Amino acid sequence: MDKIDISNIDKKWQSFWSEKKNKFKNTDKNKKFYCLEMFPYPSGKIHMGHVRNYAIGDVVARYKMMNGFNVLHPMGWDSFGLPAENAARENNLNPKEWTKKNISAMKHQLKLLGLSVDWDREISTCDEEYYKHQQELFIDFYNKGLVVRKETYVNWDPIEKSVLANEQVIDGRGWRSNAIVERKKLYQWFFNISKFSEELLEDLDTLKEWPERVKLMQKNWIGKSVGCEINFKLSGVEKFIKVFTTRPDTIFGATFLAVSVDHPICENYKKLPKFLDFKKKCSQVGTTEEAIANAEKIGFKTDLEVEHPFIKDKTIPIYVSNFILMDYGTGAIFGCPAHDQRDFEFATKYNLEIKPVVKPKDANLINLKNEAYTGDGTIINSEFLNGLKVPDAKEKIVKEIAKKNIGKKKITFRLKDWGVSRQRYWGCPIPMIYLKNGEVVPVDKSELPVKLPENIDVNSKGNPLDTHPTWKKTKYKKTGEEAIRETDTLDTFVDSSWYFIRFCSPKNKSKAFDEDSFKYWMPVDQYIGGIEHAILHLLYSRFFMRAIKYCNKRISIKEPFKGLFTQGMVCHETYQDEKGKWISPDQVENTQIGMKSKIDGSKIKVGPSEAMSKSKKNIVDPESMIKIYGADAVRWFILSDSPPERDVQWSTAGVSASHKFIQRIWALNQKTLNRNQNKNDDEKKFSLKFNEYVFKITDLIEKFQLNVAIAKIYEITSLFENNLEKKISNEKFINYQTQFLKMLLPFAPHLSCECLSKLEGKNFYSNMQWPKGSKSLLDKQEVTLVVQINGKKRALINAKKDLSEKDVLIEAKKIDNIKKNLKDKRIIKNIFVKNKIINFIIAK
RNA sequence: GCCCUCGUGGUGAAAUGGUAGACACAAAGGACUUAAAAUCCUUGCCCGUAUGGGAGUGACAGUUCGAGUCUGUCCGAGGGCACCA
Repeated sequence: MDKIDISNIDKKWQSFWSEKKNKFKNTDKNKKFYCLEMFPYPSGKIHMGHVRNYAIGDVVARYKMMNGFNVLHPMGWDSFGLPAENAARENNLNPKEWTKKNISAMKHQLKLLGLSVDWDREISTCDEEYYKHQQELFIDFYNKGLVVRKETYVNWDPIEKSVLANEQVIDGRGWRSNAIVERKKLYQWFFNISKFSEELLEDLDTLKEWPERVKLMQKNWIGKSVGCEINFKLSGVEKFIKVFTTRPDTIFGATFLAVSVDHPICENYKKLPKFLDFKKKCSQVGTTEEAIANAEKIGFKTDLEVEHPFIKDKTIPIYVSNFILMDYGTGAIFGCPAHDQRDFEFATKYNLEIKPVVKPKDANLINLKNEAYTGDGTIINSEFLNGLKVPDAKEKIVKEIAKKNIGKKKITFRLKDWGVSRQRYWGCPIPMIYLKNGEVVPVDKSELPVKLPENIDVNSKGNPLDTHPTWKKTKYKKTGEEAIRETDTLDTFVDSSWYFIRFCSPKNKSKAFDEDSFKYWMPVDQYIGGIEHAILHLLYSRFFMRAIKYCNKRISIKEPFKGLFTQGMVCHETYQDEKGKWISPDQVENTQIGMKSKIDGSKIKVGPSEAMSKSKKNIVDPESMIKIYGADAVRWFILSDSPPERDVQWSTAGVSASHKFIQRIWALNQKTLNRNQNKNDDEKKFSLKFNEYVFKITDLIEKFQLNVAIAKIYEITSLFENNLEKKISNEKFINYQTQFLKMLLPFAPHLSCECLSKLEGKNFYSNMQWPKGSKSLLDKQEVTLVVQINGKKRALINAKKDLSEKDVLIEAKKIDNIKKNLKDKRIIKNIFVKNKIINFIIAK
């Protein structure tokens, strides 16, 4: 028997599909399906995470094609970003050349997977043709007021004189200079995403095909909180400080006020050395939420006090503190240490009064020695609020505050405007210019794109666009006066916030997208990508869709992604030598006495399985795996071993087993062609079973349970193997096998098509149609009923479907083991569930 | 710190509240072979030759005729936190 020649068959079908452009005969223009996987960053080599992402997407795309849909399945490159600049610095390469080279290498590798991707629609975000339209969109947004300029903080490296990304800050220091990173204020461009806060939150409910946990993460990210603004009057003067709180019910427990270092009242102290010291300390904490939350809470006591609005003659001190953020709420809070953990820690540190105002149901629980009490309860020590429950007290105090005219109910969102300015070279230039009179205006659209200069000095300190000798000098088209270009580039998240729209009309030169193509293809029916994008990328894309709708009356869609699937990561065991150096899997072999180094035979320590990463060297290269085992085996393994939404562990044994299975199908196909049978006595039983599998696999693919679908394919293979000798005519057998191979096709397309063409006696095969099961055959299927006594399994009954309780009882009582167990026992009742169980409840 | 997810054999896992461990990996034993590879078969907690019985899904409670699945508390692992993409 011949073995399958994997590499020839891979090549043969890949070139066949590329000529046919993956269009199958039965597509219906009225049924569209837009299947999209998150496009890759062109790092130069595909990794197993890509293989998994695109293997899942390809199953969906091919399955939909086979069901008659007109499928859009494009691919492109998220090709701006920091790594190109780093590579440029390290290897003295031009970022553009580096990126181009990487794209062509990765495209070659992706093609080896045999994906049903339409390469005619390929786009790359660093192409002028792409970012030109992005600049247009930016200007459209600007003209509609969706772009604003304001000050915000960045991580500043004082030695490199440049802004650092969070990942470039390690333990509070710059990754290259090792300088202590400072928080520095810069003017930056923002997208006014917070304008849509309410909408972005509410519309989550319309996303029925999104995972609940992603929606929950977005909900928390947007962070709507209902609270109250209160003006506290400064002692002695007619000035007020506005605070925001979600716990106005605890106002009688307020013992201090805390404001952000950036609060306007701090202006008073900007010359005071003690305050400047304090401010410097604050600025050395990173800009991430995590860093701020974990930083030790410190405070600066001002000489100011406010009057308590409800307690006569009580004054409250004002502190400046690092745990208050200027861009959330009003940048000021009242501290109620008894009922807020952060306030508690602060008060303990500075010896401030801790006054309980909420009594828990179980009064013994109150213990304010170690932590605040943040739970529910009854209000105490609070005059007119005493005795009320927390929610009722909130309502009452808000009314009182409004009555006194010192504040009002207020809804605040955690979601901040999206800062899109980056002080970097390898990104889309922001199409704005600065005039001499201080005005900032957009570049005239006729002058787009604002191109990146190619001759840059990547090793210069600071932003290469800013230090470039001529690039930023320009003229304002309207007046001809000299002007200076914006030297910041756009966050690369902007590039990926609309690429899915560009795919609808990727070649359109005059505008970002053609409205008719947009209307036909959008929204994306199935979007597939990593869970790590659950918040930002998806939220930004949702914002972009709304912003585009806001600017273009012909667009009515708000949500870009109808269905979302988030896949897990690809993991591998980690290996270390005796010195603790990380060792890559291909330098390790498994011997009878444990893991050994292939190079010097030394002992290797096996660590836990973790997401594949360069730093731990636990990477397996897809291309070499494809070379050894073939594209189908690699795709098959990565889909078979775990549910797609969970992490999967790569194993060489696993992919080699997948390869064996490919051989097994190939062998079965040859046995089928060589068998000789024309009787049909055994066909009925076989067809009943097979028919059941058609329904099961269809359902499992629809539900994304691809690993289970694959388990069923293993079972079907055994079913065919076990029936080779049975009395089923060749014609029938080949007919079933054709249907079977079509169900295999989305998972292992090269193998499936090769087997199909062999069954037909042709060289190629392209008439694809997903098999349709028969509902009436399904009803003839036998079922297994469980016989229980007091909920414990005691026997099984094989029976026709839909047997009545009476008949099942008769059958059950015939079984020896049941007779034995029911002897001399009193049956209290039976529980019967059709086609499932009969449970005898007996007296003990 | 805040938020989210996940805990089932040696391993990856399966199971509309109804047979726990399908399917696969690894292991052990066997068949075929001069031998190996390949392939195929069997086994897999405890008691029992076996029919059978018992324990068992991170821990402890609860709801139910019946809980891996639902509820609560706890323990453990992983992920996200706005300039990585």
